[in-house]
Amino acid sequence: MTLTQLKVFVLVTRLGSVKAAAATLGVSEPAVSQALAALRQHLGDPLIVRAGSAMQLTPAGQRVVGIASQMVSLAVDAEQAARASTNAPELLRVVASSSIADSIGPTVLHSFTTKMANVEINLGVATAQQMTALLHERLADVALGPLPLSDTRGLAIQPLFRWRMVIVADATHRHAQYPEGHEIEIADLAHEHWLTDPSGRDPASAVAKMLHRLHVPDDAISVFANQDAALAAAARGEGLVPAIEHLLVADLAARGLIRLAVRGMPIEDMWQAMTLSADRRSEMSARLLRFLASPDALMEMHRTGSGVPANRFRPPVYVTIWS
Amino acid sequence: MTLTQLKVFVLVTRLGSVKAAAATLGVSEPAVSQALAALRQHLGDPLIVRAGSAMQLTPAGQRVVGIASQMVSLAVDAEQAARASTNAPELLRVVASSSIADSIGPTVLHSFTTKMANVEINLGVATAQQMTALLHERLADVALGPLPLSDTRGLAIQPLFRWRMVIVADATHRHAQYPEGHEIEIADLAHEHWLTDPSGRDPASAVAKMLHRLHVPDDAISVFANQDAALAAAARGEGLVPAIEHLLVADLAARGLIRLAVRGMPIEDMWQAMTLSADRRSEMSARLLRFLASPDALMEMHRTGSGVPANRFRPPVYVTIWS
DNA sequence: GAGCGCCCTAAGCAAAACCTTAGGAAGATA
DNA sequence: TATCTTCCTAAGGTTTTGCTTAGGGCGCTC
Repeated sequence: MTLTQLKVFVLVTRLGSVKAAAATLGVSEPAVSQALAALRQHLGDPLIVRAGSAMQLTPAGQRVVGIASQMVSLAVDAEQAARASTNAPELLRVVASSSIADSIGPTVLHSFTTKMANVEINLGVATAQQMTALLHERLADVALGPLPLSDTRGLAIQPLFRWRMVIVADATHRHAQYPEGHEIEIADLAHEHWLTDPSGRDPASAVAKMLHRLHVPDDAISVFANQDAALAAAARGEGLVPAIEHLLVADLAARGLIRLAVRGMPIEDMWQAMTLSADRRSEMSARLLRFLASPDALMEMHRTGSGVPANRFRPPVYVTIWS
Repeated sequence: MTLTQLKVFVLVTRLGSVKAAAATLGVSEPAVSQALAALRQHLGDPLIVRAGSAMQLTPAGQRVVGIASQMVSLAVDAEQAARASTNAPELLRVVASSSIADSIGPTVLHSFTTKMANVEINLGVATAQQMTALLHERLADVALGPLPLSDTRGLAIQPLFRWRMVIVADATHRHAQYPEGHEIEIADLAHEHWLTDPSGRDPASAVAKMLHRLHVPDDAISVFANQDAALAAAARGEGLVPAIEHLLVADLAARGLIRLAVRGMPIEDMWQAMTLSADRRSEMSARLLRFLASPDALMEMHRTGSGVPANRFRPPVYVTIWS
């Protein structure tokens, strides 16, 4: 029985699937399956089994998962306690949607570290569902992204940043040929090919919701590493980009791109900042949330958009929580 | 950071020495030292350092040890929870002094498993100091042995068995030559060579206390695997055995041995049964304690002595008895 | 019933954990 | 100062973790 195995079990339980846990941990799915198998053998019980499309805890699993969760949480406490006692910088583990991690995340977090002595911030990428699991299991301290679809009980949520979604196409696209003042019906774009950043696959994101409303099939959606890459593909005429206005560089036209005039666009949406509920989060997490709501931070987030090197601080993928 | 490392750290802290922790865990001393070194490096703090003859927790160590202790305890809980939910036999980990593990321990514990459905008992050997540490860290459920010298706060202690210590020598020993009715002064035996079982090295044991009172130097004491082996050595004329009357076979004379008539002997002493305090021990531990106080068990413990094969069930380290 | 998504096992590998014996360093003790 | 105890590091071994890719089984959906 190792802490890794317990962490895996807890994540599988909370996310409801081996696959999702593997994605969250940034490892292959057999890696998770094997860790689970080892724990199952050690404890002599399947712990969690497939029941139709979902997974269900066995009686033993129900008892063990609570204990395992505490152990994972205590492991984090131990590391934080050691850091705190040695004047090492406090570690704040932030996860964000791909869009945020590519844009305002790095700058605003860096700004926080300079204003706040002795903090080290660790930024990772996650979907909204993963964010709730990571927060609950104390594997992340703060999450930045869309409002999760899943249960948010036990979490404290505060608005972070209001942004607007626009549709971008290359200037030669047939939907870009309407006369000035003409408004496109969004439904007319249902059969186009779409290009998004990874956030576009997060069901909680506004982009995914819109594509879902249009019944765009999966094979009509291409996912790129970030919005900039999607725009580059659009410039090659590969499709439409549901873009985050804030992430657009100023010189769209110079790249041969144009915003489509769609009725009801831009769509407004709000990114949220999330932590565990106020009584269970660390003081530093609370401070970061206060900072994110401050005028300074707001100004910084708005200022960022114009031509920041998109992924200068972008982490490779995931940051390990311990070891 | 592994659970093994945390367990090692907790034991070193409680026992106050690397050496003692190694002995308790049944591994070499560098094994403990290395586990500690790994944890130290991982947490970036020495955690516990030598301060004169004792070891002292650093500030970080103080914070971490409590968390680590909880984690070790939760790991035990997880295993027990899994067992309980799968109708597997509940595991009761008993540690006992070498003398008890050699004599009444196996039989009386086996008797408990037959009367109590679905229990598995695991019997190990430990010194009194180790017993308190093992109980506190939830690494053992019940301890049987002498009253510990160390702090017993937090423990529930009940008398187990009253026994008597006698001195045995071979019939040709010079102290065996006195006329009938003559009583030897114990002080006259101070310069003899002594033969004991491992319990005789436990400072809390009555045997060790007596040898200490006599100022017997260490090199005048030979330790044998069990009392039977010590008696065999005595029969070869190698020295005196401070024997537990209960463990003596009936046919002492046939083996060429004799009890010395020493003033003030036999010395009476009491073995104790110990658990965590009543509110923190498991129900099964409490049941074992009740059983040990029952007339049935008392009778069994008294009956055992006469000629039981001393070390038939004696574990090298640990033995499991199935119900 | 065919396809598909999800979970599992198998096999192979690198890294870490964990154990040992041998020997050095630092403090306590005499 | 000399010795002893205790802790640590070094070196070398085996076992366990933990990861990968490849492929099989099983239930759901169409």
